[in-house]
Amino acid sequence: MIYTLADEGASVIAARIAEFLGVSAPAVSEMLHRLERDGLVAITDRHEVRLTALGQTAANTVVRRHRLVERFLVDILGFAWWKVHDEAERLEHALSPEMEERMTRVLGDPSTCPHGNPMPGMRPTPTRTLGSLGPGQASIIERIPDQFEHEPGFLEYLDSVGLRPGVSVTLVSQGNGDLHVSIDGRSRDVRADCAQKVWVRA
Amino acid sequence: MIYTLADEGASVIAARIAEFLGVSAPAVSEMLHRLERDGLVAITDRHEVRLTALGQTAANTVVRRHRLVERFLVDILGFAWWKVHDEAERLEHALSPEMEERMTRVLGDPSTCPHGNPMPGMRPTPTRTLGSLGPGQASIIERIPDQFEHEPGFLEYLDSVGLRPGVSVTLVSQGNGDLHVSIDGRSRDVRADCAQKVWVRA
DNA sequence: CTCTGATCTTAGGCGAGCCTAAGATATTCC
DNA sequence: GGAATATCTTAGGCTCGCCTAAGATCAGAG
Repeated sequence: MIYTLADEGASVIAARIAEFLGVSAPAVSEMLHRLERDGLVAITDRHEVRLTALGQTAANTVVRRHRLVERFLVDILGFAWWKVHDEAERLEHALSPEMEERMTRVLGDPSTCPHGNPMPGMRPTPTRTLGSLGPGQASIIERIPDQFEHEPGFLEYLDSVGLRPGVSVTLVSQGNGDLHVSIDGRSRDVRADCAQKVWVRA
Repeated sequence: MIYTLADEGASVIAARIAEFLGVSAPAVSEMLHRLERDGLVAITDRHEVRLTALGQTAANTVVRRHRLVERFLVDILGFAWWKVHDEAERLEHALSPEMEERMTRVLGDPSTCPHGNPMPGMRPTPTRTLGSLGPGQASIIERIPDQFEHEPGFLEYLDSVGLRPGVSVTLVSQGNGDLHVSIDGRSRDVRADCAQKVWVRA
């Protein structure tokens, strides 16, 4: 969670972690102290949480495995791309290094997860949110950040309106609360709050 | 563990579970009481542990997933058959019903794990141990029971002498501590204690 | 400048899982 | 029959991960 929040540029703070993890503030406080004790995390004067080199390495491994597993679930087992996040959250902790390596090979060393997020260490494509496009502007859906994958129904909604990584979108106009867009040539309405959570190629 | 031990016919008792699980007697005692409280297990006057209908169902699910995962690791990821047990032990707890179903389909609804043990509910082939063959008798390796898969190096040893499920063996003669066998036409020595842990077709 | 809201912590609790040490029962073997 | 062995339980203790309730701080708005 720390990796994910930090990745989106926000200042990572215990309250934020608690919110996204759905646990109480003391639970996070205690866990952060355990992580600090174990040398995975450092907490600044202003309560900002930062991963140490050790913590960064650990996080990279878990996130890489998460994305690899998601790819596997979609590419090999045929899962819908919007269903795999929770599944991967359980599996990511059960992989060995050898399994990670074999999965990488079988999947052809993929560079992103099915939501478009790159494997840790890869340089991310410059992006802006779908909601920030001007009228008439076109782009390609790049990714849906990890932290929104928890929101119940969000990804399924995106899929239902045809918004998937790799798809071409053109903003037609802005209504009140809705964006009118053209997706792969077809005209669609997208809720504005959801468009803020979709990253397109800059 | 209860399922596995019961499957081999032995009377399942806490001490046995502790031994195979590598934990202390009190740990097992307490866990059995929790399982009893939750209606998964019943304990007889003579301390015998038996799965309730509920417990049997739960065990069937976990064991089925275990064997399915082992098959997957061998068939899809290319793992060596003697390496997959520990890996599967972690993964079996991270599968959802949908994933189990999709894996079953991708693997072609397999009826055994790579060690030859049948999926729960399947009728097992009648077997005897390799060590019980008489001189000149031939058979086919059927399975290596789950409880021996924990023994470090055992499966790898079997593999190194060519003993794998499906392979043809003929007992040539018995030495002191060793069996002289012919495996797929090739002559080999097998440790007698190991031959007791390999089941061949009756 | 004070009050409100956000944030972190302390205190006290709970269950799961694990441990060792020390009892309580059987069973079995002389 | 009595000692040795196997087996289960009790007692006391530990960490992790979670909770609620109640402080303590701090920053920003009125």
